Amino acid sequence: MTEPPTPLENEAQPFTVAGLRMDVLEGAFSWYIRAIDAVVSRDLDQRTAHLDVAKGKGKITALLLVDGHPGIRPSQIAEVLMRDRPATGRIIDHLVKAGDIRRESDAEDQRAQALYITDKGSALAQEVRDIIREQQDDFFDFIPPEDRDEFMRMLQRAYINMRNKLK
Amino acid sequence: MTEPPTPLENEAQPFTVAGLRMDVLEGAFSWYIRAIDAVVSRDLDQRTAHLDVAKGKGKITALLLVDGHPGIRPSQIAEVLMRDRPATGRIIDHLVKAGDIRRESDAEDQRAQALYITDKGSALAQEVRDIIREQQDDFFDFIPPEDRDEFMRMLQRAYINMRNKLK
DNA sequence: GAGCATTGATTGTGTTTTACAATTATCTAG
DNA sequence: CTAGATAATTGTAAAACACAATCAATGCTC
Repeated sequence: MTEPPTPLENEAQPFTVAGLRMDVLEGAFSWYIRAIDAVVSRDLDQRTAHLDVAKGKGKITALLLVDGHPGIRPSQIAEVLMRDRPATGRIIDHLVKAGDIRRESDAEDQRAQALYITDKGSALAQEVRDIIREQQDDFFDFIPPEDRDEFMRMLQRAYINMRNKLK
Repeated sequence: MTEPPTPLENEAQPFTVAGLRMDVLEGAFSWYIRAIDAVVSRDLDQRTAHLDVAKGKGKITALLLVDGHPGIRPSQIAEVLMRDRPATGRIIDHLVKAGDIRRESDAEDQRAQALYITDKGSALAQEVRDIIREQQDDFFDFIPPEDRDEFMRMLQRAYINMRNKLK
């Protein structure tokens, strides 16, 4: 009647983190989202450490938006990022200084800026796409291919519902 | 042949954010995780704004851990939080100053601290549990009850796999 | 039991993020 | 042509986060 060396299957095995029960957090979607976010973001920071888009959560999105939507305005980017305009403006500053995008004045509205990708930024965007795909492969390989669509749909629904709830 | 006023069902309707295509990010788990995290975290900050645990991602977890595990050490909390010890130490400072937990010296290891909840902290923990549950109800009501377990299992698996990948 | 690496925690520092207020310039409605 | 709304910037302050350095206690090894 000796104890087995490793725990058996999940036979009434409670969920623990580092051996500790997590109270209500065990059943809280938000807690997993936050924890996974921390890991993914840190990992992404490392993978992009040598690039202009390193650190923070807005630069990559801003760059790809400008690449995909020539003439886009900062305020549109701010809406996607769910940030205020000052925060978005500083992200754009950063990319402009790095030479990845450039500002022009919008022809139809003199107040607004129209943003365009540069050659350097275009190359960077391609690098970023590869990194995103690499991370996806490395981190989510544990999801069987047939379950990926399901997980993705759930995340998309969660995202859409939350955006709607905001305003 | 007039345009319909509202978009029809999702008949080949591509995924957009604020009307903009999102490039590779549309298929990136990490992007949804990050975006959802931003919404959930901001919302949680608002709900807890009047409490000692407001702002930041570590205080709630730390408080509940101390409540559920009397005598727990800061380093154990740090491992759950995936933060370094300085960061964890400051979170504990904050809760100690607010009178929610107290430090004692661990009997078995004079270097280590043993943390205990106070009456004030215990009441706070109960408030926090209610808030977590409220947020869960408000934000994830769009998931049909029969799908919740599935989503939760996926998130848990993602979390466990990522933790394992870290070390 | 003396030395030495390890572990637990704190302090200090610098970089970023993030939000809020105030300002300037442009556009649009009445 | 004036009032109010919109686009963006600048300034500022609070907070998060990571890294290095330090100090103390433990435990292992010879």
